[in-house]
Amino acid sequence: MNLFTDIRALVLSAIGALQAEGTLPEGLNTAPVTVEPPRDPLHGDMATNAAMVLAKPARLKPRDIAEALATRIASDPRVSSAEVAGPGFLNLRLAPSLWQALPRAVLDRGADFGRSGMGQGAKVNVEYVSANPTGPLHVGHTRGAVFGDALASLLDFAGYEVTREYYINDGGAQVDVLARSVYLRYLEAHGQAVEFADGTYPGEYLIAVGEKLKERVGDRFLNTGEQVWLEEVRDFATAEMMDLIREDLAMLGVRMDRFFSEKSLYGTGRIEAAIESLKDKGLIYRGVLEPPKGKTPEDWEPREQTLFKSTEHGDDVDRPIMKSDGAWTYFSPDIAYHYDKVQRGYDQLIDVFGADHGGYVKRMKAAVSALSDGQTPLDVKLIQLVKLFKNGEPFKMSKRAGTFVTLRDVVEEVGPDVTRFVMLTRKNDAPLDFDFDKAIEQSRDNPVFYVQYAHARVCSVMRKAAQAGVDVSDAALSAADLSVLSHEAELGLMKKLAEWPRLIEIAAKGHEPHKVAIWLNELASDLHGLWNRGHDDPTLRFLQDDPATSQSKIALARAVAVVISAGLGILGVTPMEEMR
RNA sequence: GCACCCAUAGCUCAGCUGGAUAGAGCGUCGCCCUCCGAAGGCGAAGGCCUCAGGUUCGAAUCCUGAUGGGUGCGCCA
Repeated sequence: MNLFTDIRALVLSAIGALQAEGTLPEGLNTAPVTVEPPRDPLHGDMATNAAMVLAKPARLKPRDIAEALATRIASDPRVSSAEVAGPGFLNLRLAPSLWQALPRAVLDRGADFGRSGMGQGAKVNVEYVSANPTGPLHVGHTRGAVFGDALASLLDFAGYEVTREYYINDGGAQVDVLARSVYLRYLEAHGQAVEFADGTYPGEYLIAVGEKLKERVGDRFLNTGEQVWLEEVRDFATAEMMDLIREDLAMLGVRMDRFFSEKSLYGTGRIEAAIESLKDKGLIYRGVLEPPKGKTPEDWEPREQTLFKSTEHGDDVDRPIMKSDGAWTYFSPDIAYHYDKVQRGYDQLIDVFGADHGGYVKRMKAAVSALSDGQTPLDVKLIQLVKLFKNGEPFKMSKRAGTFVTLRDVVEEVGPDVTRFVMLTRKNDAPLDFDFDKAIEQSRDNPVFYVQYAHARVCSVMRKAAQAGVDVSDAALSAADLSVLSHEAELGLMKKLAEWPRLIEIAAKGHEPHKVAIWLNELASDLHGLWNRGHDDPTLRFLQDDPATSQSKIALARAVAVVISAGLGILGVTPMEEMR
């Protein structure tokens, strides 16, 4: 149930009627016609721009069209008034009974209220986190993980068939570095003094891995060369790191449908197949790139390389896919990975990257465009930095000093719910300030608390009502008389609830889960507002002397709680029933 | 030098993809606890939406350019 689409259908049918009687010409494009809540509530419940967008093609004055539409639309029983305003807006007021039907609709559909069929079951692949398997996840990864996870849930709620996927970079040189670092820790476990040279990972999290390796292989790798141990240590170490990362993700409540190994692309002909596909399209050639202007590297010299003609698909320069020694560049397995995704039949791909990979977007889009013949859209969401604060003071993070903050640190400090919600209250492309103290502060300016508190308040009222002998089951509340909810503050809250299905579609369409968090904060604010009105006006309180009236009032409160709970569910946050 | 992202109240940020008089929280100022939860509530002040052009009925939103900030730029992933 989406009132906005219902009313839009009403507007369109009115347009059709006007066409039938010859007031409006045939063949008008009605796609730009929108029905939305006006910014100013004085303008009514809904406003349509129909007259203004049709004026030009119909060669009529907007206000004339609006007048004609108004007469038609006003005759519908759902509409209590239709007036023309401003340059040609048509402002509609809806019958209170329409709004009063909302709590019942919410109670009957429960957490599924607002679920949309918009996606029509289209298959979407969301790739996120994809951190190198060389260490624990840090705060930057955390934001990407939360974002990707919430986006996936949002798309699911909007009717898409979603796959959550993690790409393991276990094929490149960095896992060799990891292996060498673990080997040093292994030597250390055997009592040897070791030194961590540049290009190794000195992190202490590898000590335990070194010891575990010792338990496993004993002294078999002592006094041997890399050719003996590198492969085995590499496989062992990356498996250990992935276990660690899986644990980190589990702490946050993030689960993946699939982990895709980069290594599985090597030696299996899969990279070759992807490149071959590009070659068939005439997009692979041998050539020499121009040096970048203005910032030519010291050691620049022209080299002939195997290149992908990504400029054919919107990139700025063609990209090398093979090094001069014949090995693949890092780009090639990525092409093969996305080729695999395209071949798995997804209708849409989404990649969630850190903002430092911004320069990588165009070539990835070019690759997907080429591989799918422009059929599979790829949306790349860049996640900006997280700045950490404690007591308002910036929290310095340095990998070299070993003081980088891990996902585990954050979750252990504030909990998964707070971590997730805070990270979703900002647009993905805006930097985020994360203050440890504010995050757990229980006050108005902490949106996590504010939304949770609204939910807990409703639960509290329901407990009280139940103690007084009032039946507050969803079935009983759904049967309550909702026509008594006629106060402007109550109607306002119902109007807010009516936005939920629409908000889901807007947020899903834009791949913007933060809109859910922002909107939940508004909904909570409206509920708290109504609650506070109860201080001055006892008739607005949820608990009334008369059980039947209590049920009516609580039906509205409960509906709000159901939607908050569903919204938090999309964000992966547990609604609290009590916060004392 | 080039590409991408960003610029909205003193501060931190929303702004429903082009709609009407641009919003919220914090901070500031003034009121308010006998009241279902005062870890709060009500109200006020606060704006050249960085700047300059353009597109159109209409621009914070779209296009061009400028300024300021971030990120990246051929055998590192």
